[in-house]
Amino acid sequence: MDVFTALADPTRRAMLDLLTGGARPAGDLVAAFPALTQPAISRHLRVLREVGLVDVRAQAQRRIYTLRTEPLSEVDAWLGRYRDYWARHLDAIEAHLAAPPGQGAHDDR
Amino acid sequence: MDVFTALADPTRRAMLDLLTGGARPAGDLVAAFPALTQPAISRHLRVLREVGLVDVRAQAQRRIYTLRTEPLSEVDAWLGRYRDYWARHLDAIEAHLAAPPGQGAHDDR
DNA sequence: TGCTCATATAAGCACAACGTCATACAGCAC
DNA sequence: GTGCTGTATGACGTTGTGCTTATATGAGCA
Repeated sequence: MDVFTALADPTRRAMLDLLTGGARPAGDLVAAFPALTQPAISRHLRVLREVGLVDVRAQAQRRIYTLRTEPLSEVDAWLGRYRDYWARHLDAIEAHLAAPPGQGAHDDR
Repeated sequence: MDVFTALADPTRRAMLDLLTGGARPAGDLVAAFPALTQPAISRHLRVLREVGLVDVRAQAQRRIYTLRTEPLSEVDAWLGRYRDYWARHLDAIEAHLAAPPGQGAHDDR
């Protein structure tokens, strides 16, 4: 599973959001999502671990999870290309609305 | 389907990438992905349409697809929070490595 | 009118994702 | 050792995603 797929799940995003508040034991995350069972959370944590979005460290029987933002740079890089596009065309919609319909596409290139 | 899920598919991301080069008819996209059939591309286009990442306009029998970056702002906003986190802790890993193990988590709050 | 081109939709299948309950395992306390 | 706590894993069912082939729709053209 890649980072984009890992982020596609809203629960996982919410878990990451929680972790921005600092490292937490798995149990805290379980408690934070009462709609889900402990195994479900554990699996989400596994996914996050696998894509490198969290780090685990054992503290007695507890597993302390920490956020790792590094994999987000891939997403950020991808988005970056669109920020550029956006800046260049930031009016694509308005331009399109303003143009008389039926006119040939302002096809850009 | 939400934007995050739409972006989870690599083919869809590649399609968006292509559209940064300017508006294209559906046929061009079909041609750009020889590994997939026309209906497959059509369905991906539908998904992108549904989440607002592309705009369609008819030109004779052709459907011209244009990139719309606006929905990406949701992703950008989400990522933004992590940019902040990142800036604040940009050394989370090093700090953790440097800290004597067995010490209570630098739990932040 | 009927044919062809461009695209979308329907139907069906395979597989992955996500959830559950039950269970295993590891560390601590007694 | 026994038992409790915290977390991960196994097995399984359901749902969703993504693909395919076949077909419908709709615009242009002979």
